[in-house]
Amino acid sequence: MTDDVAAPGAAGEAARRERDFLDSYDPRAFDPIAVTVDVVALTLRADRLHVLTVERGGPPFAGERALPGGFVRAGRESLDEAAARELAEETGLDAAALGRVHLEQLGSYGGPDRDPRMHVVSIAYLAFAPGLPDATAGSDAAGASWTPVEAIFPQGQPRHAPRRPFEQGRRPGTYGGGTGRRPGHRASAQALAFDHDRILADGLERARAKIEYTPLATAFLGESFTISQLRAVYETVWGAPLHAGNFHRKVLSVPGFVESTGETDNRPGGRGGPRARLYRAGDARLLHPALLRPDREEDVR
Amino acid sequence: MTDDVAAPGAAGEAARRERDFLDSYDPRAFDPIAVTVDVVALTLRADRLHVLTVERGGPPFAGERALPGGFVRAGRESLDEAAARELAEETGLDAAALGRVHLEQLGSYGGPDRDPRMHVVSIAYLAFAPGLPDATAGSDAAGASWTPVEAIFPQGQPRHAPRRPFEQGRRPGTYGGGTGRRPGHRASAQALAFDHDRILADGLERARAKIEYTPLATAFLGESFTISQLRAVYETVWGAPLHAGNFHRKVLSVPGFVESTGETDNRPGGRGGPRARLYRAGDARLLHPALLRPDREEDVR
DNA sequence: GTTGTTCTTCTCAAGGTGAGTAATTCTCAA
DNA sequence: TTGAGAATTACTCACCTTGAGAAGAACAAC
Repeated sequence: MTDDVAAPGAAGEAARRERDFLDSYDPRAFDPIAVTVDVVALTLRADRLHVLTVERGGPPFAGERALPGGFVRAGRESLDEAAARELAEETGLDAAALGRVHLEQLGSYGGPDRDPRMHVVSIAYLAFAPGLPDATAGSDAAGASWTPVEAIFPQGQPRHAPRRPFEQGRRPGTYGGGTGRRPGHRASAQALAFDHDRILADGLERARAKIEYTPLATAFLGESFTISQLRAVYETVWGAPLHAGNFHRKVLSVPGFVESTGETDNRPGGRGGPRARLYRAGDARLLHPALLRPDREEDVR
Repeated sequence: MTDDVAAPGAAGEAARRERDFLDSYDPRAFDPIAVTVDVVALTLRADRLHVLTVERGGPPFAGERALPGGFVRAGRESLDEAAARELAEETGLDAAALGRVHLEQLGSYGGPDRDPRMHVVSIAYLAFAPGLPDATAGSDAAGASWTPVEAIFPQGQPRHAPRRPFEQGRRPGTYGGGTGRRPGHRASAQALAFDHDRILADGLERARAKIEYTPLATAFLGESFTISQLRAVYETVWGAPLHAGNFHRKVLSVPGFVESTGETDNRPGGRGGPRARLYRAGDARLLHPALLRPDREEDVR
C-alpha cells in the first residue's frame, strides 16, 4: 500500500513554494520554549563514583548545586556539540583530553514547570570520564567540583541495598563507610536544583546498564589498566562485589573487550600480591556475551 | 568533599531575590528554538512491520511523507503528553485504546539545519501498537497511513541481510517477497522528510533491542495470543526465523513473561496443526534471562 | 621469615542454548 | 474419505556459560 513514499516529481513548483514560505516565516510567532543541555559527567576517584556539579551563581536556585549545563546556541550548534562544549567549559578540558571521554545522549526532560522562569526542555547527556584533575571552574560556573554520588543519594537511591552472595574478597571503600552517613539514611529533600536528582538517577541507571553490554567501563580508566582495576569499576558502579576469578575469566573470554599490552603494573600503592598484567581497551563495541549484573530478581517484579 | 549539597539556609533573602529575578525575566530575549515531538509508531499488519506516516500538507517538504509530530505547546504540556496527543490525533484513538499502546522516549534530534525554517529540536518517541484500524486522519494531518517499513528501508536498512541458521520452519511472508523489490535493492534517496529516515532507523534498532529483555513484544498483540503469534512478532521485528521448539520452551520458562488463559485458539485462518493454547502478558517488566537475537557477531566489530 | 593480600588459573556442578526428533492434531486437496 | 503437509508441543542431547570454591605463585609489610 502507498508505495509513493518519496515524491520527487514536480520539483520546480514545489521548490518555489517552499522558498516563498520560508521568506515569510516568522520564528518568533510561537510561544517560546528554551532548550538547554545538562550533563551527567561521571568519574571514579578513590574507588568512589563522582558526578560533576556546579554551584549556581544566580537565580533560580542560586547557591544550590546542579548539573552543569546551559542553553543551546540557536542555529549555531547541534545538541551533541552543545553538550561537549558545556562539558569542556566546566571541566576545563581541551579537545584532546575530551577525546578520551565518552559522551552520549541520555534523554530529554520537558515538563512545563521544571524551571520557574519558563518552559525549558533539557536534553540530558551522560559522560564517562577517566580520573580527571580537579574541575577548575572554567568561566561562568562559579564552582564546579566532583561530588560523590553517595552524598546525593546516600543509599545508592534507585538501587536496592546491595546483597553479598559471598563475603570473600570484600574490598573496603567500595560502598558504605567514608562519609560517616549511616546506612539507611536517605536524602529526604532534594539534593540538586531543578529536576536534576531525577536526571542523575536516570544517568546512573543507564551507566549501570551500559557497562553490562558495552566495553564502556574502560572509559573510566586510563590508557592501560589491570583486570582488578576494571573489576573495581564494575563493583563501584554496580555497588556490589564481584567474584575475582570469574570476572577475570569472563573479561578475557569476551572477544575484543581487552587486549594485553605485554607489560605489568609497577604497583605504586599495592597491598601485596604479584604484579598484575596490563591491558588496554580492545576493538569491541558490544560485549558478547554480556557481563550481567548479579541478582536482579527484584527488578523483574 | 563539599558536603553542602543542599543549602536551604538563608531562605528569606534567597526567595526574595528569586522573585525579583523572575518578575524581570523576559522569555523572548533569546534566539528561539522550536521544540517538536515526532512519533515512530510501529505495528504489525499481515506479518509485516508498519510505521505510521503522514503526508505533509504544507511546506516544508509538502507532499512528502514524514513521521507524525508537531510542536510542543509551550507551558501547557510535557513531552510525554505532547507525544501521546500527537499519536492520538494521528491515529484517531481514544484514551482507552491508547492505554494499550506502549509509548517511550526514543531520543532527541537537534542539528541546526535539520529544518529549513529555523532551529528545531525534535524529541522522538517510539510506540508499540497492536493491530490498529486504518489510521483515519484525525484532523490536521492530511493522510495518515501505515507504511510497510520495507517500503522505506527495502533491505531492512541498518540491519544486515538476515542469515538462516536452518531452513526448517521458514514462514512465508516473514521477510522478503511481497513488494516485488529484489533483495539487494536499496533506497538511494531519502524516503521520509527531514531527518526522519534516521529517526526511524534508530527507532527500529531500539525496538529490536527492547524486545530482547522486556516483554514489550506482547504490546504488538491483542489481549490474548498464542506462542506462535508471539514468535511471529520476534521474527518480523528481528527479520530472522526462530526455532519454534526452543522459542516455546524459552518463553514459558521466563517467569512472568506470559501466563496461560486456559483457552485455546479457534483458529480463524490457520494452515493446519492443533489448536494452540492462548496466553496473556504476565507481570514481568524485565525478561530474565533475556531472549537474545541470533547471530550478532558482525555487530560486535 | 612470617603473615596476609592479590593475581591468576583450575575444577566442578548447575543451568541455559542450539539443533534435532517425534507424537499429536488440524487443514486442505485429491 | 484419505493422505499430504503443517503447526503445536514436548523431548533429547551435546555444548557452553556461570557461580562457587580452591589453590599455587608473587609480592608487601611487619
